[in-house]
Amino acid sequence: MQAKKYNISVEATLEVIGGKWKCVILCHLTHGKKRTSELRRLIPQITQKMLTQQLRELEEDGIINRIVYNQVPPKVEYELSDYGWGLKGILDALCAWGEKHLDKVYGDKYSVLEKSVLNEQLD
Amino acid sequence: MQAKKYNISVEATLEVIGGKWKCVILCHLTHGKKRTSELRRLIPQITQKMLTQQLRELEEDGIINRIVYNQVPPKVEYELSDYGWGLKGILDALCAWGEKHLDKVYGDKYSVLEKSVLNEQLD
DNA sequence: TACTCTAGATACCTTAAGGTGATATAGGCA
DNA sequence: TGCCTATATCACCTTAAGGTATCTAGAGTA
Repeated sequence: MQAKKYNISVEATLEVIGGKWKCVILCHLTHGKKRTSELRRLIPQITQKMLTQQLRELEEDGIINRIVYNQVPPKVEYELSDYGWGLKGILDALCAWGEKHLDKVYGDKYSVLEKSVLNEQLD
Repeated sequence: MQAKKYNISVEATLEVIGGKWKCVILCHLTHGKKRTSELRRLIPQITQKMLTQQLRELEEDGIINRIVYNQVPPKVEYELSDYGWGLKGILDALCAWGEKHLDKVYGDKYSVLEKSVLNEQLD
Protein backbone atom coordinates (compact mmCIF):
# COMPACT_ATOMS: atom_id res chain seq x y z
CA MET A 1 0.00 0.00 0.00
CA GLN A 2 1.25 3.40 -0.93
CA ALA A 3 1.28 6.10 1.72
CA LYS A 4 -1.25 8.75 0.92
CA LYS A 5 0.16 12.19 0.50
CA TYR A 6 -0.84 14.37 3.38
CA ASN A 7 0.36 17.91 3.52
CA ILE A 8 0.00 18.01 7.25
CA SER A 9 -0.59 15.23 9.70
CA VAL A 10 -3.86 16.60 10.98
CA GLU A 11 -5.38 15.43 7.69
CA ALA A 12 -4.69 11.85 8.70
CA THR A 13 -6.55 12.41 11.94
CA LEU A 14 -9.50 13.97 10.18
CA GLU A 15 -9.71 11.00 7.87
CA VAL A 16 -10.29 8.79 10.89
CA ILE A 17 -12.49 10.93 13.12
CA GLY A 18 -13.80 13.49 10.64
CA GLY A 19 -17.36 13.78 9.44
CA LYS A 20 -20.57 14.64 11.15
CA TRP A 21 -20.93 11.75 13.54
CA LYS A 22 -17.71 10.00 14.46
CA CYS A 23 -16.60 12.38 17.20
CA VAL A 24 -20.06 12.32 18.69
CA ILE A 25 -20.13 8.54 18.74
CA LEU A 26 -16.64 8.36 20.18
CA CYS A 27 -17.44 10.89 22.90
CA HIS A 28 -20.30 8.71 24.04
CA LEU A 29 -18.05 5.68 24.02
CA THR A 30 -15.55 7.42 26.29
CA HIS A 31 -18.25 6.98 28.93
CA GLY A 32 -18.27 3.24 28.48
CA LYS A 33 -19.41 0.39 26.32
CA LYS A 34 -22.70 1.00 24.54
CA ARG A 35 -25.23 -1.08 22.68
CA THR A 36 -26.36 -0.02 19.22
CA SER A 37 -29.79 0.91 20.52
CA GLU A 38 -28.26 2.98 23.31
CA LEU A 39 -26.23 4.94 20.82
CA ARG A 40 -29.32 5.57 18.77
CA ARG A 41 -31.07 6.89 21.85
CA LEU A 42 -28.10 9.06 22.77
CA ILE A 43 -27.86 10.48 19.25
CA PRO A 44 -31.50 10.88 18.24
CA GLN A 45 -30.81 12.58 14.92
CA ILE A 46 -28.59 9.86 13.56
CA THR A 47 -30.18 7.33 11.23
CA GLN A 48 -29.76 3.61 11.53
CA LYS A 49 -27.74 3.55 8.36
CA MET A 50 -25.34 6.32 9.32
CA LEU A 51 -24.80 4.83 12.74
CA THR A 52 -23.79 1.39 11.53
CA GLN A 53 -21.83 2.89 8.66
CA GLN A 54 -19.77 5.12 10.95
CA LEU A 55 -19.30 2.28 13.44
CA ARG A 56 -18.01 0.03 10.66
CA GLU A 57 -15.49 2.62 9.57
CA LEU A 58 -14.31 3.23 13.10
CA GLU A 59 -13.95 -0.50 13.55
CA GLU A 60 -11.94 -0.80 10.35
CA ASP A 61 -9.61 1.91 11.56
CA GLY A 62 -9.12 0.00 14.80
CA ILE A 63 -10.64 2.71 16.97
CA ILE A 64 -13.48 0.66 18.39
CA ASN A 65 -14.25 -2.97 19.12
CA ARG A 66 -17.46 -4.64 18.08
CA ILE A 67 -18.72 -7.21 20.53
CA VAL A 68 -21.38 -9.56 19.26
CA TYR A 69 -23.39 -11.70 21.65
CA ASN A 70 -24.82 -14.77 20.03
CA GLN A 71 -28.41 -14.44 21.09
CA VAL A 72 -31.82 -13.60 19.76
CA PRO A 73 -32.80 -10.85 19.53
CA PRO A 74 -29.29 -9.78 18.64
CA LYS A 75 -27.11 -7.88 21.07
CA VAL A 76 -24.12 -5.93 19.87
CA GLU A 77 -21.93 -3.65 21.90
CA TYR A 78 -19.27 -1.17 20.92
CA GLU A 79 -16.36 0.04 22.99
CA LEU A 80 -13.20 2.02 22.43
CA SER A 81 -10.27 -0.20 21.57
CA ASP A 82 -6.94 0.28 23.29
CA TYR A 83 -5.89 2.26 20.27
CA GLY A 84 -9.09 4.28 20.40
CA TRP A 85 -8.46 5.27 24.00
CA GLY A 86 -5.51 7.21 22.64
CA LEU A 87 -8.08 9.68 21.37
CA LYS A 88 -9.59 10.27 24.80
CA GLY A 89 -7.60 13.44 25.41
CA ILE A 90 -8.70 14.92 22.10
CA LEU A 91 -12.33 13.94 22.58
CA ASP A 92 -12.48 15.39 26.07
CA ALA A 93 -10.86 18.58 24.86
CA LEU A 94 -13.35 18.87 22.01
CA CYS A 95 -16.25 18.48 24.43
CA ALA A 96 -14.80 20.91 26.91
CA TRP A 97 -14.16 23.55 24.29
CA GLY A 98 -17.68 23.12 22.96
CA GLU A 99 -19.17 23.80 26.36
CA LYS A 100 -17.10 26.89 26.85
CA HIS A 101 -17.99 28.04 23.37
CA LEU A 102 -21.70 27.59 23.97
CA ASP A 103 -21.40 29.66 27.11
CA LYS A 104 -19.56 32.37 25.22
CA VAL A 105 -21.91 32.45 22.25
CA TYR A 106 -25.24 32.02 23.96
CA GLY A 107 -24.47 33.10 27.50
CA ASP A 108 -27.67 33.27 29.51
CA LYS A 109 -29.71 32.46 26.45
CA TYR A 110 -28.18 29.01 26.60
CA SER A 111 -30.80 27.57 28.86
CA VAL A 112 -30.21 25.50 31.96
CA LEU A 113 -32.48 22.89 30.49
CA GLU A 114 -30.07 22.43 27.64
CA LYS A 115 -27.23 21.98 30.05
CA SER A 116 -28.99 19.42 32.18
CA VAL A 117 -30.00 17.43 29.13
CA LEU A 118 -26.45 17.65 27.94
CA ASN A 119 -24.94 16.52 31.20
CA GLU A 120 -27.44 13.73 31.52
CA GLN A 121 -26.34 12.45 28.19
CA LEU A 122 -22.70 12.77 29.09
CA ASP A 123 -23.10 10.44 32.07
CA MET B 1 -31.27 34.26 19.18
CA GLN B 2 -32.39 30.84 20.21
CA ALA B 3 -29.83 28.36 21.44
CA LYS B 4 -29.43 25.54 18.99
CA LYS B 5 -30.18 22.14 20.39
CA TYR B 6 -27.04 20.14 20.72
CA ASN B 7 -27.17 16.67 22.15
CA ILE B 8 -23.58 16.84 23.20
CA SER B 9 -21.24 19.77 23.37
CA VAL B 10 -18.76 18.32 20.92
CA GLU B 11 -21.27 19.17 18.21
CA ALA B 12 -20.78 22.85 18.95
CA THR B 13 -17.05 22.44 18.48
CA LEU B 14 -17.50 20.61 15.21
CA GLU B 15 -19.71 23.40 13.92
CA VAL B 16 -16.78 25.78 14.36
CA ILE B 17 -13.78 23.70 13.32
CA GLY B 18 -15.49 20.91 11.37
CA GLY B 19 -15.22 20.38 7.64
CA LYS B 20 -12.38 19.48 5.38
CA TRP B 21 -10.16 22.52 5.73
CA LYS B 22 -10.63 24.47 8.93
CA CYS B 23 -8.40 22.36 11.16
CA VAL B 24 -5.72 22.36 8.50
CA ILE B 25 -5.82 26.13 8.19
CA LEU B 26 -5.81 26.58 11.94
CA CYS B 27 -2.89 24.21 12.39
CA HIS B 28 -0.84 26.32 10.03
CA LEU B 29 -1.87 29.46 11.89
CA THR B 30 -0.64 28.00 15.18
CA HIS B 31 2.80 28.49 13.65
CA GLY B 32 2.21 32.19 13.21
CA LYS B 33 0.50 34.83 11.13
CA LYS B 34 0.12 33.91 7.46
CA ARG B 35 -0.72 35.76 4.27
CA THR B 36 -3.42 34.40 1.99
CA SER B 37 -0.86 33.39 -0.61
CA GLU B 38 1.22 31.60 2.02
CA LEU B 39 -1.77 29.57 3.08
CA ARG B 40 -2.46 28.67 -0.50
CA ARG B 41 1.10 27.47 -0.88
CA LEU B 42 0.93 25.51 2.38
CA ILE B 43 -2.35 23.87 1.37
CA PRO B 44 -1.89 23.22 -2.35
CA GLN B 45 -5.14 21.33 -2.83
CA ILE B 46 -7.38 24.03 -1.49
CA THR B 47 -9.07 26.27 -4.01
CA GLN B 48 -9.17 30.01 -3.80
CA LYS B 49 -12.85 29.94 -3.07
CA MET B 50 -12.70 27.39 -0.29
CA LEU B 51 -9.81 29.16 1.36
CA THR B 52 -11.50 32.55 1.58
CA GLN B 53 -14.80 30.93 2.45
CA GLN B 54 -13.32 29.01 5.36
CA LEU B 55 -11.35 32.03 6.51
CA ARG B 56 -14.51 34.14 6.51
CA GLU B 57 -16.35 31.59 8.62
CA LEU B 58 -13.49 31.30 11.09
CA GLU B 59 -13.39 35.07 11.33
CA GLU B 60 -17.13 35.24 11.95
CA ASP B 61 -16.76 32.73 14.75
CA GLY B 62 -14.06 34.88 16.30
CA ILE B 63 -11.35 32.26 15.88
CA ILE B 64 -9.04 34.26 13.64
CA ASN B 65 -8.26 37.92 12.96
CA ARG B 66 -8.05 39.37 9.49
CA ILE B 67 -5.44 42.04 9.08
CA VAL B 68 -5.72 44.17 5.96
CA TYR B 69 -2.84 46.36 4.85
CA ASN B 70 -3.94 49.26 2.68
CA GLN B 71 -1.59 48.80 -0.20
CA VAL B 72 -1.50 47.63 -3.78
CA PRO B 73 -1.14 44.84 -4.60
CA PRO B 74 -3.28 43.89 -1.61
CA LYS B 75 -1.79 42.34 1.48
CA VAL B 76 -3.94 40.47 3.95
CA GLU B 77 -2.78 38.42 6.88
CA TYR B 78 -4.58 36.00 9.13
CA GLU B 79 -3.73 35.08 12.68
CA LEU B 80 -5.37 33.21 15.51
CA SER B 81 -7.38 35.51 17.75
CA ASP B 82 -7.00 35.31 21.51
CA TYR B 83 -10.10 33.16 21.48
CA GLY B 84 -8.68 31.02 18.71
CA TRP B 85 -5.55 30.32 20.72
CA GLY B 86 -7.82 28.45 23.07
CA LEU B 87 -7.90 25.76 20.39
CA LYS B 88 -4.13 25.34 20.33
CA GLY B 89 -4.17 22.34 22.62
CA ILE B 90 -6.74 20.58 20.47
CA LEU B 91 -4.96 21.40 17.21
CA ASP B 92 -1.62 20.22 18.50
CA ALA B 93 -3.20 17.03 19.78
CA LEU B 94 -4.87 16.40 16.41
CA CYS B 95 -1.56 16.82 14.61
CA ALA B 96 0.32 14.65 17.07
CA TRP B 97 -2.24 11.87 16.87
CA GLY B 98 -2.16 12.03 13.08
CA GLU B 99 1.59 11.53 13.03
CA LYS B 100 1.42 8.57 15.35
CA HIS B 101 -1.42 7.13 13.31
CA LEU B 102 0.52 7.43 10.06
CA ASP B 103 3.41 5.59 11.69
CA LYS B 104 1.08 2.86 12.87
CA VAL B 105 -0.77 2.44 9.59
CA TYR B 106 2.06 2.78 7.13
CA GLY B 107 5.07 1.97 9.27
CA ASP B 108 8.17 1.77 7.11
CA LYS B 109 6.10 2.23 3.99
CA TYR B 110 5.50 5.74 5.21
CA SER B 111 8.51 7.25 3.54
CA VAL B 112 11.03 9.57 5.12
CA LEU B 113 10.42 11.94 2.28
CA GLU B 114 6.83 12.28 3.35
CA LYS B 115 7.90 13.03 6.86
CA SER B 116 10.42 15.65 5.89
CA VAL B 117 7.92 17.37 3.65
CA LEU B 118 5.47 17.22 6.46
CA ASN B 119 7.83 18.63 9.04
CA GLU B 120 8.98 21.32 6.69
CA GLN B 121 5.44 22.46 6.36
CA LEU B 122 4.89 22.32 10.08
CA ASP B 123 7.68 24.82 10.67
C1' DT C 1 -0.45 49.56 -24.25
C1' DA C 2 -0.68 45.39 -22.24
C1' DC C 3 0.43 42.50 -18.71
C1' DT C 4 1.87 41.53 -13.98
C1' DC C 5 0.64 40.68 -9.03
C1' DT C 6 -2.60 39.81 -4.74
C1' DA C 7 -6.92 39.16 -2.79
C1' DG C 8 -11.33 38.35 -3.60
C1' DA C 9 -16.34 37.73 -5.62
C1' DT C 10 -19.74 35.33 -8.10
C1' DA C 11 -22.37 32.06 -10.99
C1' DC C 12 -22.53 27.71 -12.07
C1' DC C 13 -21.53 22.71 -11.82
C1' DT C 14 -20.08 18.14 -9.62
C1' DT C 15 -19.70 14.79 -6.16
C1' DA C 16 -19.80 12.69 -1.97
C1' DA C 17 -22.01 12.74 2.43
C1' DG C 18 -25.94 11.90 4.45
C1' DG C 19 -31.12 10.55 4.69
C1' DT C 20 -35.45 7.54 3.61
C1' DG C 21 -37.96 3.52 3.40
C1' DA C 22 -38.23 -1.23 2.59
C1' DT C 23 -36.43 -5.80 3.58
C1' DA C 24 -33.77 -9.61 6.09
C1' DT C 25 -32.57 -12.36 10.03
C1' DA C 26 -33.85 -16.02 13.55
C1' DG C 27 -35.25 -17.50 17.70
C1' DG C 28 -38.98 -16.62 21.57
C1' DC C 29 -43.60 -16.39 22.69
C1' DA C 30 -48.80 -15.50 22.50
C1' DT D 1 -49.27 -19.41 12.69
C1' DG D 2 -47.78 -15.11 12.97
C1' DC D 3 -45.77 -11.30 15.35
C1' DC D 4 -42.17 -9.51 18.40
C1' DT D 5 -37.33 -8.20 19.18
C1' DA D 6 -32.45 -5.74 17.79
C1' DT D 7 -29.29 -5.21 14.34
C1' DA D 8 -28.16 -4.57 9.84
C1' DT D 9 -28.20 -4.08 4.61
C1' DC D 10 -29.91 -2.42 0.28
C1' DA D 11 -31.54 0.68 -3.43
C1' DC D 12 -32.69 4.96 -4.11
C1' DC D 13 -32.94 10.03 -3.41
C1' DT D 14 -31.62 14.73 -1.54
C1' DT D 15 -28.65 18.33 -0.16
C1' DA D 16 -24.80 20.65 1.16
C1' DA D 17 -19.91 20.73 0.66
C1' DG D 18 -16.66 21.52 -2.35
C1' DG D 19 -14.63 22.68 -7.21
C1' DT D 20 -14.19 25.37 -11.83
C1' DA D 21 -14.07 29.26 -14.53
C1' DT D 22 -14.34 33.84 -15.07
C1' DC D 23 -14.43 38.50 -13.29
C1' DT D 24 -12.94 42.64 -10.42
C1' DA D 25 -9.57 46.34 -8.42
C1' DG D 26 -5.43 49.41 -8.88
C1' DA D 27 -0.68 50.33 -9.08
C1' DG D 28 3.81 48.86 -11.02
C1' DT D 29 6.55 47.59 -15.03
C1' DA D 30 8.31 46.00 -19.58
